[in-house]
Amino acid sequence: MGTVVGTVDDCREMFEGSSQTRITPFSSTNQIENPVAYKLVRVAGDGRLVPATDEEILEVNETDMHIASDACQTLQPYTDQVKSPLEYNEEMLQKVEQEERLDNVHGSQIPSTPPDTNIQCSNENILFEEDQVHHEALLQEPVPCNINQSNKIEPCSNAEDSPEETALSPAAQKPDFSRVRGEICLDNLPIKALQETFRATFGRETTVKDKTWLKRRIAMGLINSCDVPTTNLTIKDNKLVGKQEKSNDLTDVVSKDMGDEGGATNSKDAPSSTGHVNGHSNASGHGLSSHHYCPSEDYSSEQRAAKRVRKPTRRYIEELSETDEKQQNDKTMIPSKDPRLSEKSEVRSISVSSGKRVTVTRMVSLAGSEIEVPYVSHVRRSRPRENIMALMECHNSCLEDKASAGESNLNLRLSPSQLNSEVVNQDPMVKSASRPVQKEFATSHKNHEEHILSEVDQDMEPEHIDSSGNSSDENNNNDMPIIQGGALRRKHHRAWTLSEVTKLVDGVSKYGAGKWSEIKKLSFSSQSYRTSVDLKDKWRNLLKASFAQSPSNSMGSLKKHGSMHIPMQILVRVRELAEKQALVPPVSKATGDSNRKEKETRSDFL
DNA sequence: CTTAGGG
DNA sequence: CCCTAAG
Repeated sequence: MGTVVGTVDDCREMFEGSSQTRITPFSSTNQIENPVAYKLVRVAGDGRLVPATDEEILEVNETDMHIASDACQTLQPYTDQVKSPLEYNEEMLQKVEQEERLDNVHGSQIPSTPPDTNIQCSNENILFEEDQVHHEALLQEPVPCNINQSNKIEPCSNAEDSPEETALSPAAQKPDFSRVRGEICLDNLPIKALQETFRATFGRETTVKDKTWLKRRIAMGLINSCDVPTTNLTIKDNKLVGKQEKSNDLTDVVSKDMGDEGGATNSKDAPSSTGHVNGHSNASGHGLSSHHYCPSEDYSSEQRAAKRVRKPTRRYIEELSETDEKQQNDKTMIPSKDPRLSEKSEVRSISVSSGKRVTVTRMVSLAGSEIEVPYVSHVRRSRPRENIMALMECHNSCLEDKASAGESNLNLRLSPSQLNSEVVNQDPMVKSASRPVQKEFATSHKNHEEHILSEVDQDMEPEHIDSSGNSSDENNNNDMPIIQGGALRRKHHRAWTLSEVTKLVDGVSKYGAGKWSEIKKLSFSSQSYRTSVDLKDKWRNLLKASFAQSPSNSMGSLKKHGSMHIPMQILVRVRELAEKQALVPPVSKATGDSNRKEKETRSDFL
């Protein structure tokens, strides 16, 4: 491609034995627009230079030259991490010196980054696509995750224009891409991960569990610190393959987006992040924050906005849709088109990116220009009927989900895979499959919605996707939050297992019927689903069953119904308890004698 | 928020 | 299971 210029020589010394990939500036006369490009060169163990592949080459605009140096800079930390070849560093530093501020950033940031982050990093598959350029290098050398982390974070925060990013990203021309990924990363990160990130970023621990807050902080911190060059490399040998694949996917997506509009991508990003935010803070934020934007979001939006019409954030879109549904006319914010949004917009593209995350976008004309926005379906997923309620329901369910998720999370470890939307996305599908009942809305729509929704939930719901959950009982605390993708869907029906019933009965016997919350706490702590109401309902049913059965006695237990056969023993027990309960509660009120009397009577009767 | 009941 | 009224 061009003449290799640069510090390659230095490099070779640096990396003992192992070959290293470096970025070296070279002038490419060929380039029309981009006079300068960086070429990756791998240094073989013997010191030979091996030309980088096409993929490895990055082109940079003149204006972005300085960025290039950033890239170099980026390397520095990297090398440092690896072998800490001082010589090399010096070289790099000299080059970089010009980039004073950047330098500073690195200095501060790297040290602060705790090694622990590795774990986190490893979990994240999505983050690193950008690094594909460096894969070679990465593969060869196991690098501490610090870099990764910075990487991961960075994209999120600086999303917008940071030049370095552009330079670094595999496809220089697709700056948005990296940004997108960044967004995703943050969004997907579990709270724990976010906390880690926070720690890495600020050098201090945080106990805050609010995702939104964490994300904001992190984003802000990154921005403030200037944009740390993301360039770094990714590190996981194991994941390289996966990464690449993902990156490819992403690339595709990006290219798609790019094709549509340069700006489109941007808008897309911002909204998505927003959406996530919504999801998290749903309870409080959703309705309220009509005009509220996330700082990071704002930031990015603003910057991008400069050139193109600012795209509506997802939140905004949601609002619009709400409005639409309500049929309200007032478009306080943007006069453009509420109603049209839903009607006219067409699903532009459905892209499957890393993980299995599905992104659906649609074109919306706003302020005269078309923009691509995440497609948010207004269609109610389940129960099409309840029009008015739909909205409400949605919110409620979100809340519920959130709550449950939280609960379950406490019980469980964070699953490493959580981050993968894959898991989440599959979840809904699995469920729907297992649950014939809801196939009614079989339209393609449904799927999309599900995916989208699931995305929202996924953050909080690392849970396992246990199949129907009924197979295992109590012991395996598998509490699968019923949440699943469909925000509004009613709780997935969960058959009561024998063990559950038993526990319930025990609980009732111990704490008395009516102490559902107690029972739930003590006997069903592991099962986050089963709410006190559920317990109550179940008990009610048991009661009914027990009495229904008693008359015919022997026959009763044999229910032909699909419902599980409740062992007679249990039913009997239930009955007994029921009687007892009926009497006992009054105890306070009635005299012991009377109670006892009643009880006896009943038993006799029975 | 927890219960109790009806749907 | 969901929803809602009550305490």
